[in-house]
Amino acid sequence: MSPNTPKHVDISEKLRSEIDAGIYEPGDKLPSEFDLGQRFDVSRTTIRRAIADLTRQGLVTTYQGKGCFVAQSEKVNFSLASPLIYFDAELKRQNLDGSIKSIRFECIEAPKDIVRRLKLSADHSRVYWQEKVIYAGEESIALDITYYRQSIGDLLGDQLQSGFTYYTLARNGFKPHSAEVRVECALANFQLSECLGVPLGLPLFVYNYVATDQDGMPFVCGKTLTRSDRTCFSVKIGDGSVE
Amino acid sequence: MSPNTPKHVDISEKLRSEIDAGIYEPGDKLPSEFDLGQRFDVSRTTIRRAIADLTRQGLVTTYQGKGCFVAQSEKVNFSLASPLIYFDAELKRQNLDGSIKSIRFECIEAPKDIVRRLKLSADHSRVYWQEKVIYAGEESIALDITYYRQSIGDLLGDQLQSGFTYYTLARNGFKPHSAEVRVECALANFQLSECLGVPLGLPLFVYNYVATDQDGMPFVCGKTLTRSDRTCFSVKIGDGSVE
DNA sequence: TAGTGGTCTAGACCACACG
DNA sequence: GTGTGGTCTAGACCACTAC
Repeated sequence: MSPNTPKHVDISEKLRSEIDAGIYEPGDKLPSEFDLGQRFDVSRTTIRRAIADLTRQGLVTTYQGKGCFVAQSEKVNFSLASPLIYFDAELKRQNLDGSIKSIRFECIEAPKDIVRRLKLSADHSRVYWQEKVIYAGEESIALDITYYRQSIGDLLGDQLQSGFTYYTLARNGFKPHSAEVRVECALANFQLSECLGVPLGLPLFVYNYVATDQDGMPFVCGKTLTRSDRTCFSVKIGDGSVE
Repeated sequence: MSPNTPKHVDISEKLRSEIDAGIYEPGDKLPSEFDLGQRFDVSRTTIRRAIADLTRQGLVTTYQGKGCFVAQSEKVNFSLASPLIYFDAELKRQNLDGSIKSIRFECIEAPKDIVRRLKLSADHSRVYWQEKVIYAGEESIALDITYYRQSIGDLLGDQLQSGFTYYTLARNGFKPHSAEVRVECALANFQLSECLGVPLGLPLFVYNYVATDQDGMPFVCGKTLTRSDRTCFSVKIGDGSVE
């Protein structure tokens, strides 16, 4: 081990290499924090620091009272060539069983940034605000926060609360013509970690989007927070068109 | 929301709200860990845990011996409509002063995954391997790891080590016709954190790309690790170019 | 020299899982 | 009840920065 690296770094790198090498396989339980402390001859605090790093990187998952287990997660790949309201279509394309849990659907006075993004006028500044958790199989993948123009929410409220956004909109003639997307990164705060069932501090992709109809009018916008340990984004550039 | 949030969460959320509210402005120094411990009536360990969360989220930066300061970060926005070897062009478009520091340039036997991505044949499996740090102004933005086909490295070695990839390639007739891109997320390990001068565990975008010439032959691939606290990615979908 | 953050220890109490 | 991870404390030593 390097002379000047902190112990917790040496330890997390060592554990990572052992996981990579297959000494611990996906699903395996790691030794307890106490035992690891004995093995590396350090305090439990130092072991916990090392394991926290691995947890944030999605390599291991800890369960209180049970132990620390090696995670295995193939990442779900989302194409950036279509707005993320096609989430369901993307999941299906990868043979994953997508489902949603709607946790909020209400008509509110739009916040300022939403007024701007949806190009609302002062006298029509109410929107429907939906929040839902998206699952692939049993596991949560994302938290989606969507703002619909009021007319859409009035019309499609029931359907939007029970099904995926894209199918509902498309079935009713709302097909996006274009979309603007911006991808950032954030860390799960306490609220998000509880909502998604992920560790505090897990990195999340923040996928911001505004979808526009054929007349250039934005009709839906929002952001989707996806677990970075379970998702990635891809795009093909050039060839005359974005694919 | 939850009845019993950990103290370190309460504290980091409180500090975050004070930063958001402008009580601490960008560049301001936070009270010392000792003083914060007195204010919140907790141990220094708990304060450090709270500050570590803020650090990873890019809200504050700590300097040993000096203190903890509120960071200011406007994010650099990269378009996903062009391969990231256009990094320099993107920086210029945003009036940023881009520069590079080449830290490795050598001809090596290509690793297996590079053989595959560049579609190399068994008897022409050597590539040039370049690593460089990219700066916007004084601040490091990204670590770029690029693999060139041997013929390109032989021809353009000197230029590639001193300038940005895109201009060098374009000036010599190597214009990418298409590119495949995949964006993931990783956390800075010890080596990366030292190389980029960022805190251990800072989230990074991992931008993987393969660029192909007009004959469909890949000629350069690699990955760019960009600081997620300083960069984001955007793309415009549709407007006729996509189904 | 004094103050700051970086690391680490030893030990405590709690909540949860399992037999 | 025993073992596990989750949280927190009090204190130590070090390296770096400023004066």
